[in-house]
Amino acid sequence: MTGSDAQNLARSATKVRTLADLAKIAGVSPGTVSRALAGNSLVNAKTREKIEAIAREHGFRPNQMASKLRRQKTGVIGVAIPLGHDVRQQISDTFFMTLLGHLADELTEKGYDLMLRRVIPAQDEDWLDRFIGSGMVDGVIVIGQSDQFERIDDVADGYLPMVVWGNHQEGQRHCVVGSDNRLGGKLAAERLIASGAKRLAFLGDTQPIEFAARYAGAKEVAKKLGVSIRALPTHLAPDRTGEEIAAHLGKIEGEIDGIFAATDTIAVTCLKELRDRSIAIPSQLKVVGFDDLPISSQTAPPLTTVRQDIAAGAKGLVDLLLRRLNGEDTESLVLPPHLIVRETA
Amino acid sequence: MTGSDAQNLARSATKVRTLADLAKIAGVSPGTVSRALAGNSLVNAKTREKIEAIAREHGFRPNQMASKLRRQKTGVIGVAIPLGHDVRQQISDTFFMTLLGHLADELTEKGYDLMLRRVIPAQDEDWLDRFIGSGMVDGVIVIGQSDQFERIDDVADGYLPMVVWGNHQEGQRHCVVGSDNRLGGKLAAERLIASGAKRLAFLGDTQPIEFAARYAGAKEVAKKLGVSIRALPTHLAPDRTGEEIAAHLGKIEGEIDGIFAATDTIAVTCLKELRDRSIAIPSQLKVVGFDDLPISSQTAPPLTTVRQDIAAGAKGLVDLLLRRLNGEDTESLVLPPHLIVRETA
DNA sequence: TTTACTGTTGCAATCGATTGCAATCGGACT
DNA sequence: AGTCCGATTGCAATCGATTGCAACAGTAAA
Repeated sequence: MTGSDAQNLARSATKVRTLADLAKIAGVSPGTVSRALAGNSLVNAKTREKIEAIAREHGFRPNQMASKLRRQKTGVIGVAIPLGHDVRQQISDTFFMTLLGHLADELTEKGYDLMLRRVIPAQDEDWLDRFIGSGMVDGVIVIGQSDQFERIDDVADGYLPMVVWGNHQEGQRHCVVGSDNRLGGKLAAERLIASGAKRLAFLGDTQPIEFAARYAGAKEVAKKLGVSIRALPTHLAPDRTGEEIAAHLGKIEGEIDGIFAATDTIAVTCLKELRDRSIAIPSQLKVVGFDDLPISSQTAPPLTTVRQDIAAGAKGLVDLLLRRLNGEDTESLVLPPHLIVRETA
Repeated sequence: MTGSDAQNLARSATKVRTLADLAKIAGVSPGTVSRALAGNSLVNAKTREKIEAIAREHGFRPNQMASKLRRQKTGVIGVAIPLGHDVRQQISDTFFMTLLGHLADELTEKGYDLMLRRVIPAQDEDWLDRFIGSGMVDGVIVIGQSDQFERIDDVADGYLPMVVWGNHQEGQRHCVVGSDNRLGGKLAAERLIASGAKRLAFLGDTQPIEFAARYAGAKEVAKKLGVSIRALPTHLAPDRTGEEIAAHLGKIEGEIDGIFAATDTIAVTCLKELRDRSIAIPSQLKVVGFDDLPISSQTAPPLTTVRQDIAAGAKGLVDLLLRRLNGEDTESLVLPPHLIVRETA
């Protein structure tokens, strides 16, 4: 590889770091180099080729920071994950992480980079303003409203390019993409009741508004159909969930015959606890989850659950954000959840 | 809230966007404002307070891009996830996503931001150089070597601040943090054999070097103990894994009595397929996984597996990277995996 | 030969914060 | 009163790419 060696030598000999360096070698002005590399301007084809060749040879890449400063845009979208209720929640929450993966795909495809920031609002009042005002991002996607609904709503008034994954409330001011949690809750309760359950329980934290909406939907159906329902507070921190569920089950065993879990993660843990207690599913107790994670089809027995379309959600978030970056004031997007019937209810 | 209103009015009336704007209001020079806000310089206490007050009142934040340009550092660490073998692999790979979560925590704690980029090397030869040369990041963490070992190794020669999650090879040039996959493979095989298995199979793709090392470790033990072992190629794409495993099982049912799955994700799917075929675990067939994901303790039966310490891995990655940012040429870090005995072997 | 025009290129200002160096001021000391 | 010192502050260059405008060359038309 003599050619390659020579090239490497040349590369290290004359270090080309700036447009100006390259311009000197090419015998043109920095401006011309800039235009040539940008490709879109009116540069002579031959000049452009020559400049491109030199750039390639020296492995030159224009400094992004200078470029971004000058052009007043970063090409970066900030993705914030506020950890409000359970600090350790989302670390292992497959749902959020999968959403993040899809977001990364969508943004990459549209030519944006993704800056990830996990924030703990309790320790940092100012997280959203800081993120937005940092000048590092052109727009922001917030994954999960957590307990920050008010703050997000306030910021939304003065900052257009922000889209939030979460629940849609009547009269809210920020643009949100998310499933119809209330409807999902209804679907779950309907299924449980249709399977014969008469004393329901909701397993999960009812503080976050997404979960509150799921519970509310289930309650509405239960009420209409004359069935009881109660909430059993359960956290999402992976090391606590198991014990909490066990405690609940110990206390109320026999008092309920249908469980609506706030997420599949909780449902899966619940299934295991029930298995350990040799409670037959679904004959003795019915279970419905929420999310339809990949694991959910592989539990024993396979989990009946309410599916959220994560890919569509990510696409929606990015799509709306890009439109907002163009100045459009978009409406929220509410996605319909779907009941996936398997064997637990 | 009249005070607040007045403040808002003032805020919108005189828009303070730059140091210079603020300097004019404060009646000092931009340089002084810069120093005052940076906090670390020799600015008169009273001046500083006044400047800080004005900044707070107007919600002023210095432009990061300008700052980064001038200081020649970004405070951003790039995290790249190359998708080499299965493009859709990591989207749902809990392990990588959890690692990412921990990385975000660690980096945040150290005052760095995290820029996430998912790359498909097959479509983008130049991904690593582009990321590094973009001028957007001070350093890079690569999650998974995928099939990019050579490329990463090449880049490592000329670029210090890079750390990679993956497998450590004899004589490699890039700094890596990862589990001792070979040892993990040994532990798994030993356990299977100790449980009575005599005809082993490795379930997974043997191309990625992490998996190859796991398989190699298992093979070594099998050979030493006079036990057979074969590889059953299985992809990680969630929608294909199931079928592939089913096909394998259909073909070789009865010919094997011990399965070492390359990851817990595969093991969980495998468990389900075995359940569907009413194969008794562990009496008829023993299974050992790799990773010890949260789900793994909740399968039926609970999965015996080899644990990787994700949190320690993330800490190691960040720690080594920061030292490299200080110019130190660090050694690789190999973490010992641990066998977690549950009920599948 | 002059005028007009088109296609390229160079010049220089600009984005906004940082920082080395020089200037200034008040006070202390001789 | 004159000199010196330390604490602050201002000045101006700098980071590197972008871009409006002017300048230029070359060609075609008059």
